[in-house]
Amino acid sequence: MDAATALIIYRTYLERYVTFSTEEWEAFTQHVTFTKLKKKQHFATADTVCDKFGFLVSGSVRYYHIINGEDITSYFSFEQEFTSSYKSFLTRTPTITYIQALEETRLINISYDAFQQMLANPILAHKMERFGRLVAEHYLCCYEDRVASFITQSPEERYLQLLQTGRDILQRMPQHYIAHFLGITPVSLSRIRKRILEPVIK
Amino acid sequence: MDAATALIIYRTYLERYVTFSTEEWEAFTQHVTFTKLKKKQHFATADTVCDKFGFLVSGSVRYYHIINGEDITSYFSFEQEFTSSYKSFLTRTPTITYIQALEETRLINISYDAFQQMLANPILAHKMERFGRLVAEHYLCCYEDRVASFITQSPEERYLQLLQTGRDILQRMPQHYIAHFLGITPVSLSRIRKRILEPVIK
DNA sequence: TCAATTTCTTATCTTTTGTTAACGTTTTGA
DNA sequence: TCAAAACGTTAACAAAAGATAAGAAATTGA
Repeated sequence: MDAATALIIYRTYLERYVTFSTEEWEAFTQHVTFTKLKKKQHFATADTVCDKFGFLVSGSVRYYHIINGEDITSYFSFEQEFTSSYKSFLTRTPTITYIQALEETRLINISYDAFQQMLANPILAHKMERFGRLVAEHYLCCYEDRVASFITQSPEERYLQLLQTGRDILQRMPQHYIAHFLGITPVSLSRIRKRILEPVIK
Repeated sequence: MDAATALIIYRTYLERYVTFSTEEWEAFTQHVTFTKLKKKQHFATADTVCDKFGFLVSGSVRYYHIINGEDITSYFSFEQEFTSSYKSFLTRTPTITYIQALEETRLINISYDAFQQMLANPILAHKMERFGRLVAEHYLCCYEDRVASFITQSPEERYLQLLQTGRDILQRMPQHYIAHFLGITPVSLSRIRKRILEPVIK
């Protein structure tokens, strides 16, 4: 896949949020970059500022933390989704999260400086404010549900809900990543799966 | 406190996000309403659409869910903070969260319709897009930290961190609310407190 | 291809948390 | 003011989860 194709995919996706005139799109594309990550390469690294806001044209990434030397996965993003260590990107402070490609992954990135330049550019400012608002609102809604799941549901209930709503995650991620994503250990998830399946067999 | 005083407080706070000219503030204030909630009155109710985005001029609220008939507190907001069932407000879908005043509370509210009107008003549109973006980004950053705390920390670690950063919550909320906010039961929080204090005494 | 690594399950044991109930204290509100 | 309700702690027991290790199966990558 070449950059031109990636930009077509990007534009199609972005138009869920804002539509661009030819002139606006021309100006916009001058601020983005097309990159690739090989499997296991990092998009963001803990203790550094994440200065890009990316869009996954193809591939997938996982978010993870190193806690007492252990690798703890907290989230995933797939093709046709954005990725960034958002707080770090917005506040220009070091992130605590690694973001790693799980396969050959193609991205289109907006750097922090490019984002600021677009916000200061009369041709793009209003659309970029709106775009930034709608994207932040979208992820806010996702986070609201996720926090509620930790407060109101048991690990088993969270897994049962994932079975209904998490096709990409379930089919494409190893179980020990999913376990940490649910806030439990891999051994515990294995037991939960056994608890759920056994009554069906009997 | 009267509405005029409340508006001064509101404007001072909002100017952390955007500044208003006299004309803009004039137009803006025509879209907001000043209201009061008595103790235990609700700002939002589960299974209904939350159609306001509020600012707490004074007082405080808690967010809670009813799970199997039990009251589970998930969050708090205090004076000089916004409050809303944000996802419900943005998506116009029923919320699953109750928001209840914990004391006599004064608010300034923006209704969903007022927000849309301001976004469509040439005088205010750009500032409101920016305001909406910055507010959403701010809460996104808070949520990012909170989700990370559930993935990477034990309940005891979350409580220890709250001891360092949660003065308002610790001083103004009963312990059983704090327990559910941390994702555990009140009995469990009582034990954690005992574990933490005992080594100090010995 | 084939050894190394990763992944998942299972078992054992420990620790933590949940559940329920009781008790004393504090707060509330009529 | 005073009874009722709310609050925090503790105990006892059950359930769940964490830690560690072992082993089998699947996957990987040189």
